[in-house]
Amino acid sequence: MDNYIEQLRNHNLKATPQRTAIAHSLDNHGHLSVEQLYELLKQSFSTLSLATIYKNINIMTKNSFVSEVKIPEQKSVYELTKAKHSHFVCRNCNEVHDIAFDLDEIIQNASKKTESTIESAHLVFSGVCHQCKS
Amino acid sequence: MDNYIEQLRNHNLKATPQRTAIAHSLDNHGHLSVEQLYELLKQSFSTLSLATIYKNINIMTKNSFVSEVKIPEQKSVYELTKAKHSHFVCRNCNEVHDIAFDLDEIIQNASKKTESTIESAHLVFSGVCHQCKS
DNA sequence: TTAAATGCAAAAAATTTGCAGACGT
DNA sequence: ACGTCTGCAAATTTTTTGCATTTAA
Repeated sequence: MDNYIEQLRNHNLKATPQRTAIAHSLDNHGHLSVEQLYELLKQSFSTLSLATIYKNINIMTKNSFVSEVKIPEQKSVYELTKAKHSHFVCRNCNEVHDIAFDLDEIIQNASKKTESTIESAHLVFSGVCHQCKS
Repeated sequence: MDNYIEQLRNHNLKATPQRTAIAHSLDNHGHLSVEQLYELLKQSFSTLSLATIYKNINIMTKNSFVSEVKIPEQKSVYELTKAKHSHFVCRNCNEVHDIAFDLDEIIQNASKKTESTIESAHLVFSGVCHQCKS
C-alpha cells in the first residue's frame, strides 16, 4: 500500500502524523503488537503516548483500516486490512506471516456440518518457519 | 468426560475440590472465560479467589488438561482438551460451539503454499447460530 | 509428613478515560 | 473555526505474585 493519507481518510480517520506512521509501520513490518508499535514509533515521536497507540488501534480496527490477529499463546498483532487470508506463526521466532488460502471453500464445507450460518473463518497455522529450520 | 479426579492426576495435577469443579464446569458448559468460571464457582466456594482460577487455568493449560480458545473480538474461553476440532462463535449470542473438521487436510494443503513446516492449525468460524436465527 | 494449593492482599501489567492544548480539514 | 487528536496523568481492568494457612497424597 502507499498513500496512507488518502487511505486513512477513506476510513473516516484524520490523517495525523502518528496515524500515517502506524500505517507505514504495519505496511512495512506486516504484523505488530501494540507494544511493538509503541517502541517503534517512539523513535520518531519522542513524546508519543501509549494511550495514543491504543486509541488509534481501537478506532482503526473499528473502522476496518486495520485488523486484529489473535495468535495462540501470544499477544494479538495488528495488520493493515487486506483481502481475506490466513496466518502462519513460527513457534521459534514468533514471526507472523500471511498465507494465501481459500477460506470460502472451507466455509462451504463446514456449513454442511452445522445448522448455523457461517459467515467468516479465521485460520492460524503454527509450526517452524523457513529461516528457523536452517 | 467423567472421573475428573483421575483425569487431573493423569495430568500431574492434584485433585482439589476447586479443580474438579473447574473440570466439571468446563465439561458441562463447554467453553467458559476466566470471569465466567469465577462467577460460576463462587456459588459453590464462597471464599473462592479469582487468583485461584488464574493459577489453575494457567497450570491446567500448561499441563494440557485444558486448552485456551482465542475468539475474534472476544475474551478467550477455555475448554477441556479434546481431540482436534474447530470452533464456531455466534456473533449474536457469543456462544462457542465445537465443529468437527478435518484440519489435517487443510494443513497438507497449506503446506504446499509455504516453505515453512506447518504443525498445527486453529480454525474459528463466525456467524449466526441455529437458535439465534429463529 | 511434605510438597503443593488456597485465599487474601498487594503488586504489576494492560487498557481506558478525562481533559487541556494542539492540530487537521 | 470546528471538531477531532494528542499527550499526560489518573483510573480501571486484568493478571500475577508473595505469604500464611490448609490440604491432598
